[in-house]
Amino acid sequence: MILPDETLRALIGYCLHRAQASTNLRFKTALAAHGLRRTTFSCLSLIIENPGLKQGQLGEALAIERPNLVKIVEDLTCAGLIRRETSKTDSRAYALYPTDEGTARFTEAMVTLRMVDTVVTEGLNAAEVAALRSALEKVEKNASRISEAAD
Amino acid sequence: MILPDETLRALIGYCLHRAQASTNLRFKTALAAHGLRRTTFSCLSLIIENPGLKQGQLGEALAIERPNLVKIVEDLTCAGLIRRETSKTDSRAYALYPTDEGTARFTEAMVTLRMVDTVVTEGLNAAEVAALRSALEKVEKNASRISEAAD
DNA sequence: TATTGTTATACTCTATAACTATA
DNA sequence: TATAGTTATAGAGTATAACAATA
Repeated sequence: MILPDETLRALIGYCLHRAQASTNLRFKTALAAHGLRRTTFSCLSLIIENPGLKQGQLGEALAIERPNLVKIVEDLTCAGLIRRETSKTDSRAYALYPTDEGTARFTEAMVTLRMVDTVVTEGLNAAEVAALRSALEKVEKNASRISEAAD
Repeated sequence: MILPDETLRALIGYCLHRAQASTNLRFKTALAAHGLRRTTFSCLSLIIENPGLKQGQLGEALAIERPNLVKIVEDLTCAGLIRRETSKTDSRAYALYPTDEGTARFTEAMVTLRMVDTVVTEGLNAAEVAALRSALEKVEKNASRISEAAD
């Protein structure tokens, strides 16, 4: 028995929530197989792409508050996936670098995630997936722009 | 200074997460102004659309585990937005109905949310919004279908 | 024996205030 | 005084196991 939720479906915000909740479960399972969570995975990705970056920059890029980064960075460090060096120009800050194991782990996880991505976009052609990505980025910018205005 | 996150942006799952996180903040603020949270709001909507439904059906329709519904239903009841009646055909179950105040509150909140929805979809024409909604529902179904297969 | 709702519990993510050590 | 990272804490959402009452 299926209950109607037409009213909620009219809201893009609700559709976004449902789609994200659904895909998030898949990504979570896929990442867990590699000993990663969504947050540790995305931080690891950014550190690989921007070796030497500081925690503050990491948090800004991923929209993660600084206090919440502490455990994420600690988990990645303890797992041997990144290493921290005190910055030579500013001894308050840490520069974050991937280890070889971190890079390898990320590459493996990425293969799995690309497969998940392929499956969840089944039934959409390349142009439709591109349009979806573009629309999502516009929505994200619109919502964060409002956020700035409200500050 | 903007750090590249091209690798992550290639994943629809990541774009979905970022867009949802961004819009969710807006919806959260909008709902708080009406004394509601995302969960209480969507439950209230479903109860209005399907008066007399049971908690179990509510949870199934909204993908909320039963234990997690207890507080949501309690909050809505204490706020005077819904009422619970023991089902006449099954005294284990409660039938949930909206109160007049609940219906009124929902209508008010919906006006605000539609405005938020309009703003976050700025720059997308009607066809693009429709395509976005359609793509999101396909992705949601694909991901939950995999979920069923994994059970 | 199965189901409805409940309790207890735990984990993740998120958010804010206050602290420390450097700049 | 401002900034980088930290600690402490709290709230919201989500997940599972075990229980009582009822079917």
